Amino acid sequence: MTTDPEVELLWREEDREPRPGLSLGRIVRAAIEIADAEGLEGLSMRKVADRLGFTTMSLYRHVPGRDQLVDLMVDEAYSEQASTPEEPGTGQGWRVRLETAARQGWQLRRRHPWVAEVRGTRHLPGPNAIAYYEHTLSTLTGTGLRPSEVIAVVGMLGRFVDAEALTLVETRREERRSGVSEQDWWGSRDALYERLNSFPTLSRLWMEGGWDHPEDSFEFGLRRQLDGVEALIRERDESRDESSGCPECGTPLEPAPSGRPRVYCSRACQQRAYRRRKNG
Amino acid sequence: MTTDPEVELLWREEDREPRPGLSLGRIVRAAIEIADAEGLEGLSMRKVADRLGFTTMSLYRHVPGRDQLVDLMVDEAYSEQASTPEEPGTGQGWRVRLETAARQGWQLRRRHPWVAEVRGTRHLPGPNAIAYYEHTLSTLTGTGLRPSEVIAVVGMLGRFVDAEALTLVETRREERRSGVSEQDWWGSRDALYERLNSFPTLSRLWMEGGWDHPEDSFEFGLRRQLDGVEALIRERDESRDESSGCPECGTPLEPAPSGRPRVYCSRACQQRAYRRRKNG
DNA sequence: CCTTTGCTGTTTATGCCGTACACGTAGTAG
DNA sequence: CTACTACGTGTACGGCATAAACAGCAAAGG
Repeated sequence: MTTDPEVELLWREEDREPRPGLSLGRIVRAAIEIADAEGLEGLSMRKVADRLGFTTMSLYRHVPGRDQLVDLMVDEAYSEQASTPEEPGTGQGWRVRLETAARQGWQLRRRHPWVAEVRGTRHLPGPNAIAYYEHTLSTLTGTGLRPSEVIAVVGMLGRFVDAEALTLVETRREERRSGVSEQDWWGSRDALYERLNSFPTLSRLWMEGGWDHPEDSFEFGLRRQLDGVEALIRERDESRDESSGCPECGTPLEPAPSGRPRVYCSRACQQRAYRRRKNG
Repeated sequence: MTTDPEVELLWREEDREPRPGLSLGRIVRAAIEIADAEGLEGLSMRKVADRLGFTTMSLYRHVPGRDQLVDLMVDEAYSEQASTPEEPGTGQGWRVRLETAARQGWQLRRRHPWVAEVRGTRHLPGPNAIAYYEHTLSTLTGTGLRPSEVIAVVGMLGRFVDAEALTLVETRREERRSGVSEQDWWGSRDALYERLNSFPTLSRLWMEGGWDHPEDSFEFGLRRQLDGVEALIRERDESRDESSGCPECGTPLEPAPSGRPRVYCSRACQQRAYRRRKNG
């Protein structure tokens, strides 16, 4: 059994922790409260310690550092929504299921906007984040997409949700900090607009009211992304139909008794293909 | 003529600046060199000043602060690629033009990865950034998209390019900082993978090699996004065909002598629609 | 009993960061 | 000569993460 202290930290069993004093759980919860209120930039070890009534350095007895604390916070946030084991839309088509999963990610970032602010590509997922990832991936089984495509689609949607949530939380923060609404701020940049007359498309769209009644950025984007995925799935469907044979030996495929579309004509061909994939 | 010091700063005429000593241009160029090498986090006023051989505070005689310096850097970066006034693909269809514009944004972020790291929604665009925006918007004229949709599409693609560039630059930075490649780092998280056996979809995709030959994240996403936009444009096309009349009065549309598809039957109906849009 | 060990929390200090403020110094217009 | 402006400097403040040494206490082992 390999051990990795940072992995253990994220996948540890929940302590009872009835004792007074500091504890991982208390630190994480306090940190989440601060980040909910002030964003991830506003989260500092000092503030967490102050809120709990301890010195800054006391935290380091329980958490290796700020980065690992953030990892723990993220997984704690995912744990809140994992309580819905059977979401609506389980018996639906892939599109409904995938859309539902994306909306869950969106809702998570509405509740905890700082989740979208977490940067870096080496954050270890905890059990709750993995459960969500697993579920989102499972959304696309049976669509005929290749494994790498399933992963790419889920990754793409994840980055989309994060990007939208990020611009939204940044807007909100700047509005709160300055007391000026986004519309008002841009509206009073007169000196800028005076320079835009020489740009014809910009001016035309402006006159036509394009900025007066903007699209809902998340809803609009989600539709496009799903349409794009749908196009890919249809493409794969067609190629599967026209090949109409086992990709390993070419024999025509007998329909499976379960009705589920099969890819290989036999277990043997399936194994052969698997070995080839595995050995590169 | 309204004046706004921050707007003036960005849209100022280029100085000759042959004099010795500090100058805005020199500061901006030095800052870009540092950010190219160390990223936006690594950019500090001290480092810029050191590189130029002046004290930190001397910079503040020319730039109000770090944020405005970043705005200037971004516009300087956009100025580099604006030198191609007639890109290939000008006579092409909207899809080629839009894709080309997206790839230009991507190339810009390959040259200057820190551009993707700029956060915040209140960055004033300079003349070069605006020129690029104008060009990207113009890509979609004649597609039948509504103004708000044109803006939404361009915004969506911009966020997509930024998100992809951001994950890429973060990967690179962590690889450089730690000396461990992304693959190696994730590969040696054995303690994590041991916990993933209970997640069936994850395990299956793993076995099938989904992570061994991943899709190119940018290319894959770009295809999906464009397919999504194409679906929208087709949708609008159909509704335009089936309505087959002026949306204001319903009269059938005479084809324009220029061949460009027209929306309104007459100037009067166009004005009426414009007034309604304007008054809410 | 005493001592050792390990866990928990504290204290102090280092080195970054942006930038406010007071101060020089030089050139120029009155 | 003088006043004013532009430019550059030096010092200082408050913020950040965290390294290192230290203090209190409880359980374990002799």
